[in-house]
Amino acid sequence: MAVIGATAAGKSELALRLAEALDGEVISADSMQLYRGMDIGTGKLTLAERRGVPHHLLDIWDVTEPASVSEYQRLARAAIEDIVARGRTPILAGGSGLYVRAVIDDLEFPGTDPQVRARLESELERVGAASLHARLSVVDPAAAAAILPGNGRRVVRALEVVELSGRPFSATLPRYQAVRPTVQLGLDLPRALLDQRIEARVGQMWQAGLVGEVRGLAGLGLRQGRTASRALGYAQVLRFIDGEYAQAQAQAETVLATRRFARRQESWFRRDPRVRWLPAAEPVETDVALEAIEALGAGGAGGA
RNA sequence: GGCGGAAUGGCCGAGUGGCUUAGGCAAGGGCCUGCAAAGCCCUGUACGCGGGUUCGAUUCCCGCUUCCGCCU
Repeated sequence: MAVIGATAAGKSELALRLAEALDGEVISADSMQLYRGMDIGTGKLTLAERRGVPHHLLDIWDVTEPASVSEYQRLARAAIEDIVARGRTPILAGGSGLYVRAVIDDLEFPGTDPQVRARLESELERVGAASLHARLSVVDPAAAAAILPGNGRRVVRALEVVELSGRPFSATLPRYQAVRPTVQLGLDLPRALLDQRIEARVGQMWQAGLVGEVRGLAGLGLRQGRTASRALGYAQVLRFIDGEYAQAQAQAETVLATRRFARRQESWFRRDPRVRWLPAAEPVETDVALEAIEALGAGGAGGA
């Protein structure tokens, strides 16, 4: 089963309770909690807070490493195999939509090549997205039609895949086809409440020592990290450290960016018809979640 | 009390006698196959109130209200 939803909605806690009720273990589906040392700002549960429940896929990358869904997919699936083999229940929990789908759905990521990628990226820099998009429409019209001309990043990836594989890039996600039957529980909160929680959370993170954490990570190369340096909160604290932002501004920017992120998360998860949404203004009761799982499991998916 | 300035959509902010009546932020919606806490797209007729001038006023004139300066 999977526990999904926007940031600050209460996923970690529900996953923990389900794990306790079902003799389970948690696999994180959070692209930033994968980074070692990014703790406070990602809302990572401390060891004590995990209450003895094993958590997988936390702290596996250094902040200097770029993230990779493909690698995450491999590791997460391996962790699930392992958990199942030991007779326990895997519980996926996280808010990175693509990562969740990479685990539970039939997604295959065509390869990548650093040279090709670098070349295309420098080209993007020089000629702009529109021009690369025009080229894509020649070599792969279908992909070009599916990718908006302004989206340089996706255009580059499409060109890369075409060049490496000699085949068209499937620029649209496949239909929802689970590799392994999974019950997805979505935490549903009223917007206003979520916004409020996000704001409170950012304040708490600063109080808990986020600035110190970022300073430490900066010493380990956070600024050079392609993915990690852009994480919510971290990017803004770096600017605060550099004197570019006052504290109040850094916090306000973080709150804003996090709210925007939460909306994107909702829009991603909302369109997956398989998600069972649970009202989560109050923490979801464990038995409510278990009932939902049973109903869905018995109904169609055939068990988690 | 006098003089001057301002009043524009949730906020900031340009502008114009009629001809898509900026822009930014926020908000809402959407997209997404190897950086995804990223990247990208779409959506806004608002001109303080009352008169007047005019074929036509957010734009010009008069008064009122409020705000901001300065002066007594």
